[in-house]
Amino acid sequence: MSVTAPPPTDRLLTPGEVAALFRVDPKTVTRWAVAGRIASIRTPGGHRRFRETEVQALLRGEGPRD
Amino acid sequence: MSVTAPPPTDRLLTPGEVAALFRVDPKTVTRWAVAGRIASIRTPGGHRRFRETEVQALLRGEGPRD
DNA sequence: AGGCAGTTGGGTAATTAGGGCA
DNA sequence: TGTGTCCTAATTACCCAACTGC
Repeated sequence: MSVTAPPPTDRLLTPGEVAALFRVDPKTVTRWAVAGRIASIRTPGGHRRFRETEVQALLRGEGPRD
Repeated sequence: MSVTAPPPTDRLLTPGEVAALFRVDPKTVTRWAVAGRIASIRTPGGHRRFRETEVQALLRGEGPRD
């Protein structure tokens, strides 16, 4: 148990942010969300947001294999 | 703004980009990645991305070993 | 109050992945 | 051993118009 919860980078990134990190098109990031390959949070307006932790894991090659 | 300022030193290149730099087929670049001769990052879709720094080093003839 | 950048959606073309062969 | 080319399937990139976020 530890109350020293380190500030997890739970920042929410926009499709453009994630796209820049993966060197892909923002539209492609949206496809990943639709395909369920990455968790996505929808704003009341319908826009998607992604958790930086999730993106970091994906960049590390870590991910729900299959 | 705040676009997570992606350092130009860690930009990712597509197989086609790397292939053009080496004047080889993208297929050959893929083989290098499979052979572990160059670090590769996989997109959730399965495509590969290469670090520009890694490519630059290779272009300099700086091989891991001879 | 309006404005701009970014995102959404669908559709089509280009690129990439993988295996096998020369 | 290494690279190029063949194939099919999957993924990605760019086109448009309209909406959201700040």
